[in-house]
Amino acid sequence: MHIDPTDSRSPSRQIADDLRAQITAGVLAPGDQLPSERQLVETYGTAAQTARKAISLLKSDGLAEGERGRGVFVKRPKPMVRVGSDRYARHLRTGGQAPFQAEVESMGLEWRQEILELAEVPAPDWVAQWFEIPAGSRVFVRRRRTWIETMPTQLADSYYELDTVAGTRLLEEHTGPGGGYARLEEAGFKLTRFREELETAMPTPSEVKALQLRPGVPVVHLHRIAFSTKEGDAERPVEVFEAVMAGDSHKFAYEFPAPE
Amino acid sequence: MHIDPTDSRSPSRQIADDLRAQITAGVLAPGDQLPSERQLVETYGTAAQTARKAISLLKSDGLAEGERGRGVFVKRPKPMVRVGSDRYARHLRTGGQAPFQAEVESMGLEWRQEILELAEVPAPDWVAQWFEIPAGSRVFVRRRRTWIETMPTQLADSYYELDTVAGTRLLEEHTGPGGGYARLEEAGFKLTRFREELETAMPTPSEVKALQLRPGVPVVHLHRIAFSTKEGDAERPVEVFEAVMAGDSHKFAYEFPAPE
DNA sequence: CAGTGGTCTAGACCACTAC
DNA sequence: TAGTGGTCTAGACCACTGA
Repeated sequence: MHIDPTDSRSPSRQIADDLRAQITAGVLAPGDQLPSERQLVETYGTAAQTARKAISLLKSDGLAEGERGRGVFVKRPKPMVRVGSDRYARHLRTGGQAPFQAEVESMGLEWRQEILELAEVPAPDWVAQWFEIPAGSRVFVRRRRTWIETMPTQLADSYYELDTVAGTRLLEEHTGPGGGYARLEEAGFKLTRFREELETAMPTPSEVKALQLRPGVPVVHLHRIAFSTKEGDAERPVEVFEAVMAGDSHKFAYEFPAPE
Repeated sequence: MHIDPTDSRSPSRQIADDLRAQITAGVLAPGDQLPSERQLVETYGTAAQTARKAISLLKSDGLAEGERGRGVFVKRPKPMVRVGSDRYARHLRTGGQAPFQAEVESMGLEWRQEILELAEVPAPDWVAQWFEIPAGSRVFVRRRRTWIETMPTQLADSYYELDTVAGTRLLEEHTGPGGGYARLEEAGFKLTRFREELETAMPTPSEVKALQLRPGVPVVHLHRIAFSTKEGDAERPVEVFEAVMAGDSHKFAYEFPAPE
């Protein structure tokens, strides 16, 4: 294996593609150690920085991860938590469990939620739009971080209008059995419909920190709007929700009927 | 603005965070040119490579993009194409348009599809599983690339069992009005249900090339299974579909009723 | 202690753009 | 032609791991 100077790809790209080929071919299996920077310098005959750049390309592609003092290793696929329309049906039938909790526990994984903030705040623009209230109106937010086993996997913010949560356990740290939706139903909100919107992006530094993300892991932003009716009124949003999740450990599934 | 050597963040990280703050604060607007590498060297007093690394961090975070010989610019947000359960309902009511086509044209954008391959191939494992056939069985695949205006935005592969497509226009380049689903219905398949599964990841080099992706843009893999019945038989998959889309120009929306 | 990843410095060349 | 991004070379130091 040498660098081909006539190749249009740069030397670092050639090395990276070479290693990538070994990974996809199975020569290097998940968890295996990649050749060290010094080894790459010797086998390809480049400068150290060039070998480093090749490894850096693989890391930003999410194929490898470095551990200081130990080496660079082929990334192991992460267990995927499934998120989507399936779980709501299951949840509300079985009762007693919040949707995410039911999903994770059905996989036999341990689960924990950490409250980051319970507060009145000015509504972000997109939240105000869903509630059809003036931008900056005060709303109540529950900010929390979800852990699966020992890994933080989700940052979740639930927004409510103030009169919705007044006098309910949504103001408290522990919402009780069945989660927040159960409390809303007790308060007379009949849930009718959910809308979920998904986007993907690279994480901000603060997301990297809060979710302990490794380089090359994109993030998914999930917006959910829970619609309800109360005392026969027209349907309107009762909860607006945003979650940020590590892209390498979540997948999303939705089922819907073909019309007619 | 100087580098703080007591700061735990590396100098390149400090510069990157500094520029990021200017972007989020609006001091640097989308389309604006970032300070050149040489300017950064002067203002922060670091080596050129350090300034370069700071810019490289911003690019891999999807915040900036470089243009050779011109400069590095704050990335402009891309127009988002909405994909999800909404469009099927609309499509099958209006008729005559394939779902993706209807979605894009409703935004007033021009649209084009390029056939990459029409062939019998061994079924990938996940496709064979949905069809409940032995892995490697031969199936028919339609591979195509979708363009919106002058940008490639989607790589899409539709898989069918051989007897499903025999004698239909699904074997040809142009499937005719209403798209592939209309042809399936003509052939007696009554569509009953769709399942869509989403994952995100960083693109492979071949995806980068085919979709002309810039650094720092993650990609979304969409799997769709179209279920149908035929002549009163039990429901089973009739089409298995995979699409790869640029994450910065697609968002996904699903609506589903609260059970009971 | 040797080996490893991570970062920085200093200097060079090339390809490309805009004037 | 001057300025820009992109890549490479050569050499250095530090933090960390594991024997």
